[in-house]
Amino acid sequence: MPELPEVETIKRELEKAVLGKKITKVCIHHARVIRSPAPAVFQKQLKGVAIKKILRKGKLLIFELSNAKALAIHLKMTGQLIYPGQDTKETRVCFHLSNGKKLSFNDRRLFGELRIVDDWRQLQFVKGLGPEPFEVSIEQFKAMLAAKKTRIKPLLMDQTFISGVGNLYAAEALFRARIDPGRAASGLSEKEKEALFNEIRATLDEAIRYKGSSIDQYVQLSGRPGSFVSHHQVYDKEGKPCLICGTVIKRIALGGRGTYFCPKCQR
DNA sequence: AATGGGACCTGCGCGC
DNA sequence: TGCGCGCAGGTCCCAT
Repeated sequence: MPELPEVETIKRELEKAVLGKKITKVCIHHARVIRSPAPAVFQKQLKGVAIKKILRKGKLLIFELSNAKALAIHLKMTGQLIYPGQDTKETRVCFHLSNGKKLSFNDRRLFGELRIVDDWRQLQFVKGLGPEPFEVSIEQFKAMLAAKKTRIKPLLMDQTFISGVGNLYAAEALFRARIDPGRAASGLSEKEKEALFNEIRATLDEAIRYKGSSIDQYVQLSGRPGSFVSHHQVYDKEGKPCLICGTVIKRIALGGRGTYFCPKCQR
């Protein structure tokens, strides 16, 4: 669900919608999503504070605040940020802003995490993140793969290896690069590594242009769906014909995750 | 080091 | 119609 393109879409919209605005009040409808500090402190620390900068690191969203602290938001699987928001039964936290509108954090499954920190760079999660696909050269990418014997698809989803790619875009990029998701990373040819590098970037770029993939819970900040789903070639297409060769798309489990691929095109 | 499994959760779609 | 169940997948944690 929310992977790099989805979080980037929300980040860009947030910059247009809430940057510079002041938080006047925070309502907590379900405290489970507040990971730190304690809910009452969380509310107090945000009251009267302005949103000075909005960043994204991998799938993590960060608001830098006028009180020198930062609000870090991870949407995990089903988190949504909606603006302007209205409370629904899935609204867990809402931020009242100085213009009278609300920014809502909705999360059906309560996996999402909000935390206020002094320095987001010191978060363990952030420290562990690998580079984003756009932050490495082809040479670096090749060297990173050469050092790994593990299967390529779980590796692409490993945020400490590269950050931002999840189950959906790993599957799509591997299809476009014609690589079997179960192949050993170090066993890819130079050509395959180059194709994969290019296709990861191209897939993420395109997905951002279409404002993400709205399957399950993801929507843009406005609440509208992203439209990249119609460009998916394998994800969630088990039993459907491959768009290249007509072979039936298969679904297997890899690293405990549903993995879609064309057994003929991907070798 | 690599891999598998479970945990965290809810709601959906399935089979009966 | 309704019930129980498997399943979705981001991240962490533990076991092998």
